[in-house]
Amino acid sequence: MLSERRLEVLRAIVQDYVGTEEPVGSKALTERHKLGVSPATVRNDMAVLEDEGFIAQPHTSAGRIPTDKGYRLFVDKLAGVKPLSSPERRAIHNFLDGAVDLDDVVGRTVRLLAQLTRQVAIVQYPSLTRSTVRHVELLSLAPARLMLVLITDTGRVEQRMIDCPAPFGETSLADLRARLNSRVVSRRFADVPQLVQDLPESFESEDRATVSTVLSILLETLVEETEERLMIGGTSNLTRFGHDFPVMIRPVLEALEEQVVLLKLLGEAKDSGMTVRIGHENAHEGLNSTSVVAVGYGSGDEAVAKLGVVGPTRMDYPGTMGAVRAVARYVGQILAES
Amino acid sequence: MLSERRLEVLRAIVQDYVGTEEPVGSKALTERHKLGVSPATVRNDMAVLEDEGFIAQPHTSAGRIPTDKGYRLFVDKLAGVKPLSSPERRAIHNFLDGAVDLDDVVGRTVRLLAQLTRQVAIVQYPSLTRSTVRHVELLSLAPARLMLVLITDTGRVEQRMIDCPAPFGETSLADLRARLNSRVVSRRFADVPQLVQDLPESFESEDRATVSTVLSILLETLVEETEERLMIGGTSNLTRFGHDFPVMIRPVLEALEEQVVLLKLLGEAKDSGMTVRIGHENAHEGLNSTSVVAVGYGSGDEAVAKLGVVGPTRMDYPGTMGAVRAVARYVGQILAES
DNA sequence: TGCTGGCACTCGCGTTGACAGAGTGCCAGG
DNA sequence: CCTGGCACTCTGTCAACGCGAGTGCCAGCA
Repeated sequence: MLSERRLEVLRAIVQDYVGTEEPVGSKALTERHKLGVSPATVRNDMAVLEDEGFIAQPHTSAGRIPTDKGYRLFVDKLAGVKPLSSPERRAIHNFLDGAVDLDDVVGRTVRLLAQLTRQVAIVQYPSLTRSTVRHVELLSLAPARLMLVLITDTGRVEQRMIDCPAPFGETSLADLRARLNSRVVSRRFADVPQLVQDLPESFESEDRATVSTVLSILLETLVEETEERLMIGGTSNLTRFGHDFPVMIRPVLEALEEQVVLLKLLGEAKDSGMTVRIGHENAHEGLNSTSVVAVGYGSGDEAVAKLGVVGPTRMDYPGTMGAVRAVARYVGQILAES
Repeated sequence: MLSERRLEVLRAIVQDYVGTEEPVGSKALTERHKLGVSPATVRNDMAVLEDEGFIAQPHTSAGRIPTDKGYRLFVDKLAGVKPLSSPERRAIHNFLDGAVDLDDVVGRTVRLLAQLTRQVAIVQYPSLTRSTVRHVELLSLAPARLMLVLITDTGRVEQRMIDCPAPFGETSLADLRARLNSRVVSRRFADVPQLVQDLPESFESEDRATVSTVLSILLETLVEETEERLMIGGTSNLTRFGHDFPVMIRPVLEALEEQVVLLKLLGEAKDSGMTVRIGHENAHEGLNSTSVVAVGYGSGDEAVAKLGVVGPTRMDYPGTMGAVRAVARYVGQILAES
C-alpha cells in the first residue's frame, strides 16, 4: 500500500497536469504544493509511483504524467465530486426550463452539458422499453396504409408506416385503436408484447392479418438496441484536446459518429450511480485516450436513459462529475413534470 | 475577357490543386496537361490570371492556388456537374430504402451524403409551413393538461405540452379534435392560422379560453425560423481539411454547432436549383474558408427543405454537386412514397 | 504580335550543430 | 528516512546554410 504522502504526491501530479497540460517535475511540485518535503524526496516517491504504474515519463528527463491507472486511483480514492457553484445551478435551471418538447429538452441538455464541462456531451433519449405507454395512435393514410404513433410518459414520440395486407375499414381502425389503448395505456412498454398477444383473435377474419401486421410493427419498434436514440453536441470542444489534438481528434470524431459505438459506451455504464471509464478502460479503440463520465437519469428512481460526456483522460474529474450529476438530476425533474 | 487558353490554364490549376493540395507551378502544369505550350507561356498566362484575381501565390516563388474568385469562375463556366457512377446510384438506393420513419430517412440521408462526398453533410427536416397537415391529435394527460401532436404529409411529427387555464372535459376534447381536423387536414400548414381563427367562438364559454390556448400553442409551433430542424453528420471528414486543418477546424465545428448559423446557411441558398457558395461568399466568418453546396428537395416540384454539404473551398465541385443533386432527388422520391 | 528558351533571383523548407533549461537518478551525509 | 549535491540525459529552440522549386524578365524567333 502506498503511504499517505505518496498518494498526496499523485494527487498533486494529477491536479497540476490537468491544469497545465505539461509533464510535472519534482521541483515544480514542491513549489506549488506545500508537501513539506524536498524535491529529492518527491523524486523518490515518484520513482515508486512509476514502478507501481500510476505515473509515467514521456521520455527520460521530462516530468511525469499520470497513467490511466493513476487517474483511476485519483478518481476512486483521492477526489470527491465537486458540487456546482450556485451561478452554475442557476444556469442549469434557466437553460432547461422553457423547453417545449422532448427533443427540445434533450437538445438543451446536450448544449448545457457541453458548455458546463467544455467537453463533448451525449444524451440518450428515454428508452422506450423502460417507459410507460401514454397513448397509441393509428391513422389511416390510404385504404391499406396506416401510420402508427407511440407516445411515452416521458414525451417521446415514435412513428411508423404500415402497409396493410388488406384494406382496413374506418370502424375496424377505431376498434383496434380503442382496444389497443385500453390494454396498454399506463403499462410499461416492456410488457406490451404480452398484453397484445391475443388481440388478433378477437377480430373478424378479414381484419386479422392486418391487425397482426400492425402488432408486429409495434413490437419491432420496441426491440432493444434498435429503439435507442441519442444526441451529441459540443464537438468543437475537441479542439481543446491538447497539442497532440490533430492526431487524437480523428478517431474520436469517427467514434462519435457511430451511434452503435456511443450506445455501447453508455450501455457499459452502471445503471445507477456515476460511471467513469478512463482511457483504455473503454472498449472502443478510438476512445483509448478519452474518458467517459456517464450517469443514468429518470423521472423517478429508476433510470430511463443515460447521459454523459467524453473528454481527454486529462480532464477535471471532480468538476465534470459534479456537472454531469447535477444536470442528470435536473433533467429527471423536468421529465417528471411533463 | 480571358482567352480560351487562359481559362484552360485556370481549369488545370483548379483540378491539380484540388487533387494534390499543393500550389501548382508552371512546369508541373505543362507536364500533366497537354496544353501544347511551354512553361514560359503558361507563366505569362498565370501572371495575367493573378492580376485578374483568379489565382494567388502563398508566397514568392511558390506555385499558384486558386482564389475564391477563381473557384467561382471554375464552377460557373469551366465545370459541369459530374453524374454519379452506377455503383454510387445503387448505393443511394440501397442506403435509403428501408428507412422506417422520417428521422430514419433524414439520418440515413446525412450519413449517405457524408460518405459520398467525404464532407460534412447537412439535411434540413421538411419545413412544417411548406407541408400539409396529415393529422392533428390532442391527448388528455391530466384534467388541465393536454398534449398536442402534429403530423405532416412528409411524416414529420411535432408535439407540444399544453397547460390549460381550466379543466377540459373529454367530450369537449373530442369535439375540438374533430373540428380541428376537419378544418385543417390536407391543407397547408401555412394556411392553418386563417383556418382556425374563429374556432374558439363555436365553443361554450367555459372552454373558450382553453381552446384559444391550444390554438396559440399550435400557431407558435408553426412560426417560421423556429420550426426548422436539421441534422448534420460526417464531421470526422473535417480532418481531411488539409495541413492547416488544426487552425481551420475549430471555427467550422463551432459554426456547425449553431443551428441558427446552419439554417441561415441553407436559407441563403436559392429555393430551386443548386447553390454553391464559395469561401468569403458565406456570410459567417468561421466558414470563410469553406464552400457550401446546397439544393432544395421535396416530394413534388416544390422544395420542402434543403440539404447540402460543407467542405474546404478546395473541393471537387463537379463530383460534390453531382452527389448532392442525386441524393436530393432520391430523397424527394422517398418522401413522395411515404 | 505572341511564343519560347535561358538565366538570374527569391524564398521556403529541411538539415545540422550548438546551447540552455528542466528534470532525473544516485550517492553520501545527517 | 529525508536531504543536498552532482553528473547525466533529453528536448526545444535558434541560427546558419544549402537545396530546389518556381518565378519574372529578356532577347530571339515565327
